[in-house]
Amino acid sequence: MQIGELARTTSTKVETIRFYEKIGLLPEPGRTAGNYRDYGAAHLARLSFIRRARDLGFTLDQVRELLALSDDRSRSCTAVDSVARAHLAQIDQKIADLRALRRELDELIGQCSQGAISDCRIIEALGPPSNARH
Amino acid sequence: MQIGELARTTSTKVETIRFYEKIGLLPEPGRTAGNYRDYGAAHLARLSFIRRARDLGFTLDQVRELLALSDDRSRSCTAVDSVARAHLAQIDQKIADLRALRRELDELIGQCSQGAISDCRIIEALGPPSNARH
DNA sequence: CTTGACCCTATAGTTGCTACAGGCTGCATA
DNA sequence: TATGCAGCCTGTAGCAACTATAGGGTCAAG
Ligand SMILES: [Zn+2]
Ligand SMILES: [Zn+2]
Ligand SMILES: [Zn+2]
Ligand SMILES: [Zn+2]
Repeated sequence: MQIGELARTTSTKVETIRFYEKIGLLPEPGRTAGNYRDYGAAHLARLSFIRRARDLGFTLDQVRELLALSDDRSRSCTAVDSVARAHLAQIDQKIADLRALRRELDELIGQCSQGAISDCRIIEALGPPSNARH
Repeated sequence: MQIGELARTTSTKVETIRFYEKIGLLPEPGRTAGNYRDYGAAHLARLSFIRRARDLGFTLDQVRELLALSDDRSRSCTAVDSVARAHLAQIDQKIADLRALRRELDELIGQCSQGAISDCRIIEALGPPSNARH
């Protein structure tokens, strides 16, 4: 299997696959006589793993960790669980942050009366803290 | 006012201020005899604006746009409003994406039985799509 | 024998900073 | 006066996680 087919199969760009190889996430495949990369089932499985984990928002470092753990079939999976839970906590934090931001912004937009810039509450609120906001 | 004081006043790192100057977001200030940057009230106001907009999650391009608009005091602020509303829509999209992700991940974690890696549902779910998920 | 799709390497760009390295300036203290 | 040290200067490289060129080589079909 050459890189283009692997790319199509995993919905990954060719450049991304080469990038994963360069950073040591995907093992180097063999080469054909014409120096083309030649992938097998193991590569497909590993890249699928990476893509799924990335889709779930794990960082490349977390993916690396999960891959290392998954290679150690006999160990307990508490470590896997804790990586996943840590990631969940990060997501919760991000959601909370975005919600707070959304509230702020929504409030600001609600005050804009669509008049002149000089009267715009949005612009005013962004300016220096001369008068208190909220 | 020299750069360190401006940095402290606006809770911005010195390097960030120089960075904003380099990308043309903050106008170049005058210099002292010793070649130190010398800021005034206008710079403070502009940097405050930038910081607030950034805190609200606007990109630097959006900030640039808002700054340009805010300089044109007589115009209608519908353009400002539309920048802000576009940003709000982006935030809503991000929140929705994160929530979907969170649901997926939570479901996955709930299935982990804390046994051996080889039985771990998290690892399994990350693997190639041999059997359907969901 | 040429076209065109595919592959190769290497390097630079993206966003929004942050962190050096190596060198001035300016003020207080011994 | 010397010297120390905080603060400033420029310029460049690094972070995540790719993406996009440039400038070539390979391979099968027509
Ligand atoms: Zn508010
Ligand atoms: Zn307005
Ligand atoms: Zn699910
Ligand atoms: Zn498990």
